[in-house]
Amino acid sequence: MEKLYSIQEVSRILGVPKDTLRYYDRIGIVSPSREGNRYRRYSKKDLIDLMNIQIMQYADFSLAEIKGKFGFHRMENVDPAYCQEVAAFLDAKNAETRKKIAHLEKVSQLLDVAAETLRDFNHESDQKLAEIVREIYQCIRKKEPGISEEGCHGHQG
Amino acid sequence: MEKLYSIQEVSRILGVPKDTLRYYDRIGIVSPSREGNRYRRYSKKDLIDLMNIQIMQYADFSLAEIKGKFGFHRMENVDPAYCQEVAAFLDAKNAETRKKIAHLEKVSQLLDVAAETLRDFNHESDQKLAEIVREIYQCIRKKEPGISEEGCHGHQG
DNA sequence: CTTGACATTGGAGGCTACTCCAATGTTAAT
DNA sequence: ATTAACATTGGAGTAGCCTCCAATGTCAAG
Repeated sequence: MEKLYSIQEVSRILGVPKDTLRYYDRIGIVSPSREGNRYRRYSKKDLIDLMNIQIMQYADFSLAEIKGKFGFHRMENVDPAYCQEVAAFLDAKNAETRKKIAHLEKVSQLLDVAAETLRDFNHESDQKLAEIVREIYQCIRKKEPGISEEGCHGHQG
Repeated sequence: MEKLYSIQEVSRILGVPKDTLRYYDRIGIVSPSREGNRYRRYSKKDLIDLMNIQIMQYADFSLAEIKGKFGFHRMENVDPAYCQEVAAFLDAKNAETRKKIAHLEKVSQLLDVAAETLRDFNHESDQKLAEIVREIYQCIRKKEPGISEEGCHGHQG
């Protein structure tokens, strides 16, 4: 536990605003020790925790998930049951991620065709656009039958 | 402009909560006519606007973008210059979307390897994980050199 | 004429992850 | 002792998109 870092140092090293670090402390996500019971002193372990948080945020975990699911500190406890649990959790996240990707692929397709249609209008791209829109619209509400036949492609934007 | 729909009907038909429809009216995104100057009466055109909004939300447009960029109503004005402008806007959105997809692909990869490593620890997957994490970490901050060599893979979660 | 189901409004609250502020305390240097 | 540069705190504000509420108005049926 050699060197301890001030909040300012941590902020500069990791590129995380000081206010954010204080916020993390407040909500109990990374709570460094205190010196003279006032100033925060971050250990290397705290830094590593913070880096892990950055990674997990990149991976779309919420702070609640980060706080709730992971005991960074006692990961030396490589309890196999816990590992399985976390692995399952990651799998679920991954499934979610794959869904998002599929969603965005459709969006990209839509934007593509919409731009094409706007740029040079013709029956072909108009048709294609209408089809994509219809498909997406169905996908939007797998419930409530409703009007569906009327409109569905006011496809101008 | 035959049949007009009550807010309740629209809500049921499109699966949009009544409060949300009132909210859209408030912020001027879809403002139906009024009967006796009180009750909202939605026309078919309003419904089509609302469906377009659903599509655009699916495509990750904010309400501000929806409100700002698109004159659904007067799209009969197929002003070529405006079409070009909108097409360019859609292209930009698409570029953004592609970036998000690339991001999520990396996330998926990360989750995959992390789960694998947790499930059955070995040097190979551990190595792979460390590598991915490092790559992502660099990608997170293209600024601030900092600590980078220490840790970077507390790769347990 | 009352009841019930609908409608209206303005305004407050909720969620997430910060971000900013003012008032105040501490440390190190001059 | 004063000053600058740091630190602390609680609390308020932000953005986006709703969501809920209470007080009140309207309409059709019995």
